[in-house]
Amino acid sequence: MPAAHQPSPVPLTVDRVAQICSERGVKFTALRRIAFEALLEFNGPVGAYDLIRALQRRLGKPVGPPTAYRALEFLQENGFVTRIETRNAFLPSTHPEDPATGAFFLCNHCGATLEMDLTELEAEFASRAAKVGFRVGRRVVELQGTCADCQETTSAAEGQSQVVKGGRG
Amino acid sequence: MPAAHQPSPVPLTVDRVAQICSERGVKFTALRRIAFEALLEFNGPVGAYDLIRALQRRLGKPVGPPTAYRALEFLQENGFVTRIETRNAFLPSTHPEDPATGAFFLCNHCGATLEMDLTELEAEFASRAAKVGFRVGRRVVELQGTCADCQETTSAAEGQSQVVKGGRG
DNA sequence: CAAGGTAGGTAATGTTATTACATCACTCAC
DNA sequence: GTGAGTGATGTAATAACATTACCTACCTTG
Repeated sequence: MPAAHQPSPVPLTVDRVAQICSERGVKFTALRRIAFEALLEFNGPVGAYDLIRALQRRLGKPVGPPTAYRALEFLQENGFVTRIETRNAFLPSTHPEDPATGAFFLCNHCGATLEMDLTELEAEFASRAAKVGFRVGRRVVELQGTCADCQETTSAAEGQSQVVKGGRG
Repeated sequence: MPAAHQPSPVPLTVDRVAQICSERGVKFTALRRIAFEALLEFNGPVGAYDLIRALQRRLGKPVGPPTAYRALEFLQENGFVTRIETRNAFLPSTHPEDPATGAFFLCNHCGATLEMDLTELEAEFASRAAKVGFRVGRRVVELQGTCADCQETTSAAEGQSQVVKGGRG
């Protein structure tokens, strides 16, 4: 599911990922590198099966789902890729240091993703969590709607309802 | 996928839903009512296929996925049910008036869901959205971690990583 | 080199969601 | 009251997403 992607901060490069892996003592294998490269070439969130097809093209041989999911798992664990829950898709990260800190605007029209920094909201989340004794790990914040470009283009009467018709949107 | 559910505010009743539907001029059909009742009886987020089985029991006949998904779509559109994205599951709502306003703490251990009010964060979201010209519709805020009960019970060394192992968690 | 561990290959299957089309039921104009 | 139109539901098939189980290859390290 390729889609327009409007990168917010600086994108992560393959070299930077290789460097971080080396620093962390984890293995940036050929497959993982190719998977990450493939993700970068899509401009936007990538479905697992789109990635599988991309890997097949690059490797010239069949690639099973577990192979792709394992690469994705590695990339997520290390903060190089973020899963976009409301799209069942994966997006290269911009800040491998603090993987749980991002939030996303997702355009229902063009598929654009726009990341924002959540650090200012952390305190609010933390205080609410503290009130109920909850210990927070992963944070998923995805705001769906209409991006600036699509508001100009369309009559813009859509994208505001809770359910966007078509399912998980 | 039944799971412990820790209700925050007052739960929505079938009668209240019926009343709201009548006010809105939408049809609370037998199927929709039964689906909502079934959702209420699970104590926590319900998978679509669990709902299908529940409907089959109640109706004494086969129920196909589209039937259940259509009922869920109606209930979501009207704010009676919220989809928990990171669980692929559905939860009866507590505030049909403002469906996009909730956020959830989700316990990775016992499956408990704890809703919190997001209104104080709205301003922050809105100001960020305004900066980039984004018009926000549905908001998905799901914070995963460990609830108070499970912190007491377990060694509590888990649930903090970005990827919870097992997939979409 | 053998033992143990990590990564990847493969087949099968499980789970979640949608498409396409048929049928049914209600309502409203006539 | 009848028939056209509309919205709701039934049904079969399939698409899309994800995991399990098991096996093989490789690499490290004693």
